[in-house]
Amino acid sequence: MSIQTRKERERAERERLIITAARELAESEGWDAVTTRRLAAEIEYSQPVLYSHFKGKDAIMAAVAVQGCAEMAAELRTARTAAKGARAALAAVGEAYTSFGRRRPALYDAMFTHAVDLPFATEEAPAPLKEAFGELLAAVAPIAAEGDDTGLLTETYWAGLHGLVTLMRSGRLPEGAHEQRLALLIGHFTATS
Amino acid sequence: MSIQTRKERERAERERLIITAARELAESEGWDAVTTRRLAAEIEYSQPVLYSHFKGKDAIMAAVAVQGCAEMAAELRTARTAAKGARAALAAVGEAYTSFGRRRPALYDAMFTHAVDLPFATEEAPAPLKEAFGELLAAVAPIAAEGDDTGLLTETYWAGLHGLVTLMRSGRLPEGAHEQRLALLIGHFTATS
DNA sequence: TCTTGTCCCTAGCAGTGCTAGCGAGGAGTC
DNA sequence: GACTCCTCGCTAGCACTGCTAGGGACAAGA
Repeated sequence: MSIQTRKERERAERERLIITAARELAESEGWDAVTTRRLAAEIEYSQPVLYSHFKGKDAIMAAVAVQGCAEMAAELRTARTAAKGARAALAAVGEAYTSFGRRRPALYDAMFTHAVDLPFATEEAPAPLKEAFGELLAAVAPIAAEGDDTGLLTETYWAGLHGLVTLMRSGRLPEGAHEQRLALLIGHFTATS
Repeated sequence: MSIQTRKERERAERERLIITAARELAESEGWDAVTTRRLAAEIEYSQPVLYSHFKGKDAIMAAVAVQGCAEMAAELRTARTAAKGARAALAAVGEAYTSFGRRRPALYDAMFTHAVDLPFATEEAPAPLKEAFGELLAAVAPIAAEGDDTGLLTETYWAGLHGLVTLMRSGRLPEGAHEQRLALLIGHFTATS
């Protein structure tokens, strides 16, 4: 019994190790550098071990993405609760969101551009995903107009932020004017339509 | 002299063939199916021939992207000029943009999500890119408020549309409510802040 | 002590993008 | 028309990818 639990504990520990290694490698050298061989070397096990923990590379990325969502949720919450007033909160969350996307591109990609086999807009989405969206929702809800569907409004705001981050990060929008674009987006969302 | 021009003509023809094959393959089976081997077989030449025309696979994708931009520009123009009034034009362009992204996912990805070395926000961007952006600009400019930077406003609107398309296409936003989200986005952009 | 079973590693598969170097055949020269 | 040269596309192969089959060591239980 005790041996069994020790083994399970060690196994869980190793799984955490894999996720951490994948994440650090991705953050320092990009996802292209995260190969199964490299990852295996990093955790000091052979490649097949990875597949005893995860279905494949995508599943590892998904696990990293979930971690990333938890962190983003925390950052969004901090920004939101520190702000005074509904408009300020919306702006702070927008700022925090885009800042996260720029500071942690690898994490952001895993969360919102790459991995796909995570259930997103459904009931059985992982808790951290719902948390992060919940933070956005909590910031958007107060500025919603009468009769607005706050869920849809949040999704739309999210899309705006996501578009800014991805287009900028891929070099399609110049970085310099980011603050102004963000201000425009927020301004139009706090205006009553 | 004549021989030379014939050769150049044939070469240009073959280059067009490559781009077309890449595009059709991508549109029917996705970019993952577009391998250099597959592409070479499609044009009935060997792989190295591809590299005498393009620097690499990315360059082929970039060429497809430029084609896609030209088509999108045309569709946006049609939508914009057919609409009566500034608000209607903005809505029509937004509709046309997202519709394009959903109807031609492979083309859209080449243009706006895949990392390409195309110069985007600079003077020497390929003409079709500037055309497509120009169409957005022409739709946004009439609804800009006093003192707004229409360029930045257009970029922000573009980001909103892009976010909607990508998040929806990757399964992160449910498809069903797309029209409502689009309406929300447009509504907030046509409102004076 | 011997058997059983778990777990991990070595080796390999079928692909990928890309490139070196050869050989055929057309172009230019006498 | 014959000869040289040189262009051009091919075959073959490199270094890499994600992933998997199979054996072999080591620990657990009888």
